[in-house]
Amino acid sequence: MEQSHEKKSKTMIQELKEGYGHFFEDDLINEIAQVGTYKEVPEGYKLMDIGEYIKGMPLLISGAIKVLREDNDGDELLLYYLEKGETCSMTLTCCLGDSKSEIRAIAETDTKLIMVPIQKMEEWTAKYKSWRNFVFDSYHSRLNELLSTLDSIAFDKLDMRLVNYLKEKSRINKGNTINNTHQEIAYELHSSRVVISRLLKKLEQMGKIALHRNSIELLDL
Amino acid sequence: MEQSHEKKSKTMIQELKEGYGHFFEDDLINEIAQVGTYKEVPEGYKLMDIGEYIKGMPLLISGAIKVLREDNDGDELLLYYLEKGETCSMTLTCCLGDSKSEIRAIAETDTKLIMVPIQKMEEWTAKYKSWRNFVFDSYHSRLNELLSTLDSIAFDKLDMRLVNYLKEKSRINKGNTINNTHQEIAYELHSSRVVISRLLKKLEQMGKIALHRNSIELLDL
DNA sequence: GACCCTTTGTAACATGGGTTACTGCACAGC
DNA sequence: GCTGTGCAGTAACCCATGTTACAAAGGGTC
Repeated sequence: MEQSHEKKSKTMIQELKEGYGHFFEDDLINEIAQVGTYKEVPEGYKLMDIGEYIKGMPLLISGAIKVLREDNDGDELLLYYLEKGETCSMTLTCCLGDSKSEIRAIAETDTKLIMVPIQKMEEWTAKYKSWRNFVFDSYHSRLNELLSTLDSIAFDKLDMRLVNYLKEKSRINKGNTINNTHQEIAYELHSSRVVISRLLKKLEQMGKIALHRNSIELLDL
Repeated sequence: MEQSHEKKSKTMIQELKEGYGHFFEDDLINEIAQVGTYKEVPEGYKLMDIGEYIKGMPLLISGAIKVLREDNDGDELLLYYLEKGETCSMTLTCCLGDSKSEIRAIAETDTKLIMVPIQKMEEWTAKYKSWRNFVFDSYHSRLNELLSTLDSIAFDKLDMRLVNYLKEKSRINKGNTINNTHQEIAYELHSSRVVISRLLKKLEQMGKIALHRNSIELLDL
């Protein structure tokens, strides 16, 4: 038991150094390793849902998490992805306000992460400059991503949003094949299956993608 | 000269205590008063534009500021308003990243504010718990407002967005008459004049508003 | 092979909202 | 008064997107 805890801690420190070594000093990394919980979750795992209270703050080690918004009728909309070295500012936000989550978070791929209890937030913010910077950087990135999501909804047409969606998805999944049905894509873009099928067909006819059952191959986007 | 500076400082401290006394301890308020610049700007004054570098951080004393986003074609979109006791997290964001503004900020009404040099940011964040809380709260509010703006664009139809716009505007301007042309409203909602006129007419026929030249009177929204 | 379920393709239609164009009206300046 | 200018009302039209409905294709199970 003691042995396994020792082993786990070492691994966590290694993972932390790898993903966060350029942000955090050793002292902070050690603290994180002491109070953090290492977690591996499979693709599709729901990490957080709307209305839930936040228990901890996730630090991503590998994989990706998609963050979604939902309206009263259950319609979804993809906001952005979180990747290695990032955290969820919604969580940060909620820690202080002690409020419920405004978003849903689902593992996009198999994901490794470290959960940090929210009580440490305030403490580290006072103690470590690097933590403060990390938190502010994180807010910065998330605000900007939210802005660009908003841009694309307000200013772009659906065909362009779809193209960007496909590009982003292939980047996140590190491959040029996307394993989703048209229905799933429609959900995330808050559109309807028929419309997405129509636009995908058009992209195929332009030679930009190849359509297969349950998957889409990006050729020349 | 010395006398006038003395007077100005006193006024600023009073204003600060009134607007921020429940956030900040006296030490911090004194520091703010020492390095901050008091500013009064008229309605319509452009405080910040897209692409500009940020010189300081605004603390609102009275009035309201509207924050806008613009796409490449010059199309605008209203994001949210800032009011008394609030600051612009976009600014916070930019201070650290040392990056350009992503938004435009225009005084919605005559506005009083205090500009704080951005160098103090980091210092105060380490030194004052109340400042940290204020900054995080501010991020929190702004993120949530951005989310609800995004919701309304993604999920609401234009007529509903217009109604919400009118309500919000009357709240901000503390009166049930809105002094804007249909064209101006169209810009802020990223629509066109004809469409806004059409919808406003419909609202008038439903008895919810009364239309006049250059102004709209809210009756029963 | 026969059956079933999911996914995809396609046609026909509805609608919200953007565009163009023209008219009438209010007010300012003369 | 007359005239110009900007604002608002309205009609006709177009297009992107959403909706409904149904057919066809793929793949698994028996």
